Amino acid sequence: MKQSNSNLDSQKNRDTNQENSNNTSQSNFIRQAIDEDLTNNRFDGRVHTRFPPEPSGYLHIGHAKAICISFGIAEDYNGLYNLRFDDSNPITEESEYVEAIKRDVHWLGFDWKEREYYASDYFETLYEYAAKLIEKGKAFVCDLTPDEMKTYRGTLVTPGKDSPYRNRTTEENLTLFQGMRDGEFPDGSRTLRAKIDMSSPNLNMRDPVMYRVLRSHHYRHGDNWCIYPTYDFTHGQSDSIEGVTHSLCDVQFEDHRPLYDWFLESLEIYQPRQIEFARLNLTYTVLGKRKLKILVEDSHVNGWDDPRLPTLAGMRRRGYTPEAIRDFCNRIGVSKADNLIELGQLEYSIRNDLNLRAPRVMAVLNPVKVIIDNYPEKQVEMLDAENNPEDESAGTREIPFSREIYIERDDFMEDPPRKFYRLAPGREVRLKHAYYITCQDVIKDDQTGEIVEIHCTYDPDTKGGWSDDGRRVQGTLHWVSVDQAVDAEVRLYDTLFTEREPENAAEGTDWIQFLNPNSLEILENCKVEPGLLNSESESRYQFLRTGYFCVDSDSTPDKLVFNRTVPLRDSWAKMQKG
RNA sequence: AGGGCGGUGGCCAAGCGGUAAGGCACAGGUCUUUGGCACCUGCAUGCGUAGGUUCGAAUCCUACCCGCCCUGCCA
Repeated sequence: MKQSNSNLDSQKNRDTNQENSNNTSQSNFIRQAIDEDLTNNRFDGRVHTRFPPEPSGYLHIGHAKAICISFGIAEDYNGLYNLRFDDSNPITEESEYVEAIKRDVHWLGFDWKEREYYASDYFETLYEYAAKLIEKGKAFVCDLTPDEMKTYRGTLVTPGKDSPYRNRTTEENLTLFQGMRDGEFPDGSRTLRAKIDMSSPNLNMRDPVMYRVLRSHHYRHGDNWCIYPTYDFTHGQSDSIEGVTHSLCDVQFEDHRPLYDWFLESLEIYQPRQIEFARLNLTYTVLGKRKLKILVEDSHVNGWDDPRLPTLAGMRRRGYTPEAIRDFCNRIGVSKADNLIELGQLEYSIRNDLNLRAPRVMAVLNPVKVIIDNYPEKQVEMLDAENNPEDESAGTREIPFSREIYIERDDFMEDPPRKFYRLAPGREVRLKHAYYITCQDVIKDDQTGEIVEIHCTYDPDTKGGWSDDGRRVQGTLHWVSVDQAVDAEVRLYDTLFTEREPENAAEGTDWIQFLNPNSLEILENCKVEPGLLNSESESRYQFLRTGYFCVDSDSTPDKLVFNRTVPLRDSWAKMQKG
């Protein structure tokens, strides 16, 4: 009675939630599987998932997809979700990573409440489980060396051979296993193995290792253990202990599912359902954990939070919002097919989010000076500027205007092509929020020919950027008043790799060679409006007409530093490329 | 070669025997004090290939082709 009620409840919740859900797509094969389990009352109407990172690196956008799937689905079904550190290999794991992972998952917007678990906290239970399998004759201590074991395992097409130690007695196995735990044997000398089937076509079933002897300091349990369980003997049992219903993971674990089920069935304990989905691949980047580690450790980038990295820490620093990342994950969907998502998809999500939220400001990245000859010297007037045309509640601000201003060097051409709607000799354009100006003269450096000053006149009757006589102008430029301008450094980013698929670009070549030498461009001499002087780290803006930017953590009041999150779409640039 | 899983437009992805959703990208256009945003229009007689079943097939059957994963005491 109680069970069917909770089942009904979750069904109802699911129905009402799906419409308003901001999580993964309305229909996918995982949701269908869960729906089936719900109607069959397989887990008493419960939905309980988990995200199981190994604390051996930083989370990246691929993990974000996995988190959005596991946690997002649990949210939608009104279920629960755990954050569990899969820390059964002390060699690669560190506390720094668990802190970073927690920070990033929180930042993404998920709250696992008190359900923060560590597989290593189950070591004692796991040990008992292992002993139980020995007693059932389903596990044995093996003395084969790694090389020997490899030989005995056979190949993809030939069956393996039974280990000569496979038939030890239960008593002997128990004693030996206890001895392993007690430190009686050297590292690597013995393993505990499941007794399954050395001729199975699934290599994972050929008597897989459950425990290895390994004297390594565990970041969480110190030197309490000198034997550590393998992933296969840890993961499913951890899911079981936590009461997880749906264990969602990467397709690479599909081959492990028979083993996952075998352990749980042999142990006769609660059995969750593992469902696999395809991992994310993104163009112009790499998402492999070891590859990212190489980029960081070999200093190809500046740390795990380098804005060029697809790590969540890097993306955060770059200016990505958690909302945009979640939106991206929801848009790309979930399936089992190999995929390669175009970077443009991610860029769409961040532009879409920031367009509605980011205050507009004016910043000149590559300045050239404009002198308005008929504007009174030393006069400074404050002009009203709307903060966000997409959001009236964002209000307005005042910006200073004066006789000398900076405009973007690209916004002037001496000999413009057709359809160049900007400043040129004799042309009149609008300065955003200010006046119409007309170019009268250009002053160049005698030596280099570089334009050093552009002389213009303004029309005092066009204040605010309007003309009563209905006169139209060719274009609208952003600008910053010279005297009030604040200097800033702006970091422009391009893709980290030059190849769409760096890992598959050329057979037998090293992906590292496809690093983009121009992935970071630093502009030292940018001029931004004075209001930006006190902006806080991570605050995000739209620099009018150029892109979305955010204040970098390197920024100080003495030296502002901005990262370009993503440029605005630029149909003019596209036109020029042809 | 053995096993597992995939193959729907340039990139994702719905679809579950009743005659190919949607998004990104792209191409036109409208609007515009951002060459942004928004809005409109266009974009698979086709669902890996070939057969078959059916009144009807992306969906069912058969064979074949292609791709990815698996021979760590990593996860």
